[in-house]
Amino acid sequence: MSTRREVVRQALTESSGFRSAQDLYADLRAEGSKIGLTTVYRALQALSNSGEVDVLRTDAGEAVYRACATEEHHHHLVCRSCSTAVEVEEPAVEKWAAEVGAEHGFTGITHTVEIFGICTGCRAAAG
Amino acid sequence: MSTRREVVRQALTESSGFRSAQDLYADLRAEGSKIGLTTVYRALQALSNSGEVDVLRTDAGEAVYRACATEEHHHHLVCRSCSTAVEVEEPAVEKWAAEVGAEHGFTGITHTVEIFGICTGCRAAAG
DNA sequence: CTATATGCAAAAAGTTTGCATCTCC
DNA sequence: GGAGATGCAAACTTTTTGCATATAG
Repeated sequence: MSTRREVVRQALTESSGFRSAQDLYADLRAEGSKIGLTTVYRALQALSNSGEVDVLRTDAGEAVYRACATEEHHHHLVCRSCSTAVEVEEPAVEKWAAEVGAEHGFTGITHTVEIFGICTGCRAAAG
Repeated sequence: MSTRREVVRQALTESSGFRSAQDLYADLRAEGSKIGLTTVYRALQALSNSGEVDVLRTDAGEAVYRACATEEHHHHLVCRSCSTAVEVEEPAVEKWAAEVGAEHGFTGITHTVEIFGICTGCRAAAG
């Protein structure tokens, strides 16, 4: 009975970048859906829980989500202007993080790496 | 007239890791200070504003602060348990981020890199 | 019918703002 | 007296929870 979850998943998949729960809710309402904010949050939780979407936090404290092409570990290059995201991979970084952790005696190493910039499209649009 | 800001700065400096505004507030009150939560927030804002402390967001959406030894760009290796943080530096990562951005035509590249793990002390304490 | 999904309203949690007061100069 | 600092309470924002209803099987 997860039609709503499918709707959220699809809305996210159709987006080219990271979207916040509030954004998605606004999008869905705008296109006529009668979905509730609560359901968007719950769908997003379920989706991120099952690893189907990536989550990260903006500086403003908002959680933003993205449906990723791969379920493997990767990072993102995100446009600060339009939030379009490119998935990037770099084994060297993973390795570096693991090594730094080990060097200092830390175990259970995890890491977050995100790159931000302005994409060509937005750069052109902005002049 | 920024004695309160000094107090906050010092509390942060004495901490070995990232602390949230609420944490610092609790600490200060615990040691007898009559400071208000508002002031802690304002002090933290001012401090991060002038680049004297680093800020980042936890997965829980809390903003955490740390007084760093250097004002130069660096990253942190943070203990998930006690939040002790070690400052780490790695030119290769900076370079990689810049290259990835350039490759995709992005400009104004910035990045966030944080490594998390469990430090030796906490590992021992936890068994 | 039973279990899950959904949505509204209220509750939380963290952070910011309004406003009156206090302090330093 | 004037400018900035401070604190309390209220406002805000984002996210979660309670609860009654609707829907699937």
